Amino acid sequence: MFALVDCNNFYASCERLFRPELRGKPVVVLSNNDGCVIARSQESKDLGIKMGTPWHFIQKEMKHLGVVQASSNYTLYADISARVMQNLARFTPNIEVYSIDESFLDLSGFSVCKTNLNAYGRLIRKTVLRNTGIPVGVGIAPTKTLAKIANKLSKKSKGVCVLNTPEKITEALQDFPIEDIWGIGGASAKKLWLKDIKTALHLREQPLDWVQKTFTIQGARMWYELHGRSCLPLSQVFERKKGVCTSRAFGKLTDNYGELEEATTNYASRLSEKLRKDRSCATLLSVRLLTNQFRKELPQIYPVVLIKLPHPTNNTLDLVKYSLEGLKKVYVKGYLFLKVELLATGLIPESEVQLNLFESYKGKERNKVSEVMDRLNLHFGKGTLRIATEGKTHAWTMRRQFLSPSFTTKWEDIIRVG
DNA sequence: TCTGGGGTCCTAGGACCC
DNA sequence: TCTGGGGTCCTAGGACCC
Repeated sequence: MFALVDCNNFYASCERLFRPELRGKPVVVLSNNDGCVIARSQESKDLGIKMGTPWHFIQKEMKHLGVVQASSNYTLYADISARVMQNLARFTPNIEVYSIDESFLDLSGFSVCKTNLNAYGRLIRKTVLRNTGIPVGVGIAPTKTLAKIANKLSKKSKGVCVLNTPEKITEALQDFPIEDIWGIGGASAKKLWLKDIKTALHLREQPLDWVQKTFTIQGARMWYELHGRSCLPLSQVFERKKGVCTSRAFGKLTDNYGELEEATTNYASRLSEKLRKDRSCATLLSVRLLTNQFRKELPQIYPVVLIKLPHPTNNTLDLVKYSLEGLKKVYVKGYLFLKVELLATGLIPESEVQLNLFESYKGKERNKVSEVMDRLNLHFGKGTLRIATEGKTHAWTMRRQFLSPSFTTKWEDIIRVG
């Protein structure tokens, strides 16, 4: 048996955590640059606010209705997430942290006592809520796909839903919309609707070879999982990422090369920090510039260059240098750019970097510089020590007009009591 | 004025190898 | 008449996830 535990309206719940005055009020969390709605409290959902709506389309009207807006504060969410996951890990030795707000728990061995699963689910909910203040939903079923479905259904049944018999599973699938199944996106849903297949049960009744032919091996796995045969194991081992990406829209469009250089330096620094955190080194780096695709009246261009790094690296000085070289190659005059995207691939473990006997590489010294930067920035705050080409004006930084305090990760933002 | 930022897996097709 | 049979690696693109 698997349990899927997921946090309700996670980002919105985090925003409310230390601001009790927001309880019961509609809250929305916005994407970078305060662009789109990416999380909604229940009250906001009830107002009909859709996921992904550009905020400026509806902002006026929503403010009128008393909706509270928040810029996304990932530092806060990541810290609260870690607390939730720590609590979940107390319930089983085998847990897969699937995303920032959900985890799969392996409950095999618990399945013998059927009546207990419901109680166990309730205990998980109660514990996480008491220890972190975050409400969660629990879905329990014999496969991950079914646990996902149970989790969705749990929102309508006091936060816990257990599907542990064939009858209960069939009943749940009967009314479950095809497009809500884990692994069915827009394109697949369309194909199924055209064949008049609208529920999970109806999909499960289709012949396996048709499902496999239409939706490849992933569709076949889904089919088995819907039948209660587990094909997607819990993955607990740490797996090195295949790519690390830093890509962020600027606060405004720009054709100023100096500003692009500053932004690129900043993004390359962030990229190398991420690589060091994962103890990975990159062998390939791609640099891309992008114009604003929504401004149809402006000329569009998305030039990219792939750089083979002469030596696997994760240090800031190297990556800034090669990123700026890449920028020079892709930059063209006459366009307004919205975004620069840096993608590091061909990742290998830091510990397996081979030294080249014939190459005079100043890796060690440069790595030391990065280590010192990390230490200082951890101690004195982000950006304390940075590369000079990052500049001081930061005209390109994103808009975050409604940013909440980092209540749990920044000394000056910690709440005072009494 | 304003439209996110990260990832994963799978397939097809081309180039190349023996 | 008749033109092998197995591989690998790489890239691009599609679809999906949160």
